[in-house]
Amino acid sequence: MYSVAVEDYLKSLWKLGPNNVGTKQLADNLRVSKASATKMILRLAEKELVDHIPYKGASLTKKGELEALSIVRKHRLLETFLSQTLGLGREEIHDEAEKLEHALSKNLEMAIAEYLGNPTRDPHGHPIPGPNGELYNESDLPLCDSPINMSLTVMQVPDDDPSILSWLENNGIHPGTELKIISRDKFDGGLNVKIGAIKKRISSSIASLVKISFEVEN
Amino acid sequence: MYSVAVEDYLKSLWKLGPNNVGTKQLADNLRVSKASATKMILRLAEKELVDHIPYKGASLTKKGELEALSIVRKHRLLETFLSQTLGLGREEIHDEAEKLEHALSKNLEMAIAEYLGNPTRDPHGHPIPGPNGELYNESDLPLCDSPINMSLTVMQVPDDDPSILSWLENNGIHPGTELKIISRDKFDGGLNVKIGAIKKRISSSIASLVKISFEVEN
DNA sequence: TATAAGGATTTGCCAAGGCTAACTTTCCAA
DNA sequence: TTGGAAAGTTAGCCTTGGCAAATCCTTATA
Ligand SMILES: [Mn+2]
Ligand SMILES: [Mn+2]
Ligand SMILES: [Mn+2]
Ligand SMILES: [Mn+2]
Repeated sequence: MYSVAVEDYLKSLWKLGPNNVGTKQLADNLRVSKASATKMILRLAEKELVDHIPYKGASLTKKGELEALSIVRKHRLLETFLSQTLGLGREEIHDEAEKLEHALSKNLEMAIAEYLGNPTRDPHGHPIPGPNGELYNESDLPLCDSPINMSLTVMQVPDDDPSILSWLENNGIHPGTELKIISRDKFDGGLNVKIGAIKKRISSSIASLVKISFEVEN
Repeated sequence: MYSVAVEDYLKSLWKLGPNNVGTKQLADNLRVSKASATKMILRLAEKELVDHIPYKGASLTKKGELEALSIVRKHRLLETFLSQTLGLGREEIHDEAEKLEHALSKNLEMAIAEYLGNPTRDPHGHPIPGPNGELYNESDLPLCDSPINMSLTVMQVPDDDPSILSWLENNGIHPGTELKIISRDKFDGGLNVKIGAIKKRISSSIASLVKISFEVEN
């Protein structure tokens, strides 16, 4: 239906949203010039996928949001499928899904969802929108501002930086990992955590990308 | 590396080749105007993917042929993968692979080939080129001009027409099926065949699309 | 051998998506 | 209150890959 470019813009707008996403922000996210982003925003507004207030920003319309969620669903189902069938690691799947998501028919999407048992999270722990854009599992909290000395379960890790992902993997941090924050460094916000019996230090920049919950969900 | 359009042109040139593929033939195959095909041929010649003799036709260069074979490999591996994992039928997989083939990285291609045990045929029985363009299994013969009263094994069925494929499927004709030609109709070339104990009639147009061998290969 | 049909190319158009350079708007800090 | 930096837009250009219409070449047939 829509082009690869349009789909990627919608996905970025969704990720950066919900409201008044700036042209520069969008351009940077897609590694494109500001001029290109402006022009595309005008085209998206033409198609009623975004509302655009000049010099203020762009916001997805309901139509645009549903379209974005459909791409996100395909992306995350593909990541899950590649991980499940081929055994690809969490750090390998994002870039592949980024391309395949635009070539996945509704039929194949359904077949994959069925095959996987309609999962609600991908291998990074990210929630997978339902076939009509429903989103659950939005209650996970950033590790960086979680309470000390409580038993926490890692729920989400970032998906788009293989080096961060490899570091996390090598340190046994992934969805399902249980840990406890021992102390929080003053000034730099780094965390000292205990995973099982082992103590680790997690920098604040990484801690802000990891999401946890207090109880394991079913 | 190359765009979706370039890859599809190369694949068509390979299918219609090897030599002096006509502009109209190519245009019809890709459902594009003659003018578009001419222009693309010029661009492909520029990139040294084809040799072009004006008013005579276009032929893939070695470079172009390898590129085409790489896409064909991806296409057929994807068909096999979708059939294997998701259980999609022979009539469902072609159109999906047609789009996914352009979004498949070398890495993913290798992972899939590995997962499938490096198959040499796809679910339609079409040979899968090796990672360097090697092609085997080219000795299968069209059913339409096979000898009468010999035990034949179906090796290949067409892949791009779901209705033909469904008819074949419903009549138990697919790679592996054993059959014998009882008689050949005069004039229209239709075949009367026996599959197990059952007699069927196969029109000449379909018989020309099915390939067989005399002995089952390993 | 002449001619017409069909194949091939050329010309001129279009939209999508990129870019740089120049200009405009916004808004913060002095 | 205002000057300038940063954000946003506009203008002008480019490539890719489409199209229709006009024209050119080849070839089979009369
Ligand atoms: Mn993408
Ligand atoms: Mn993910
Ligand atoms: Mn294709
Ligand atoms: Mn096939």
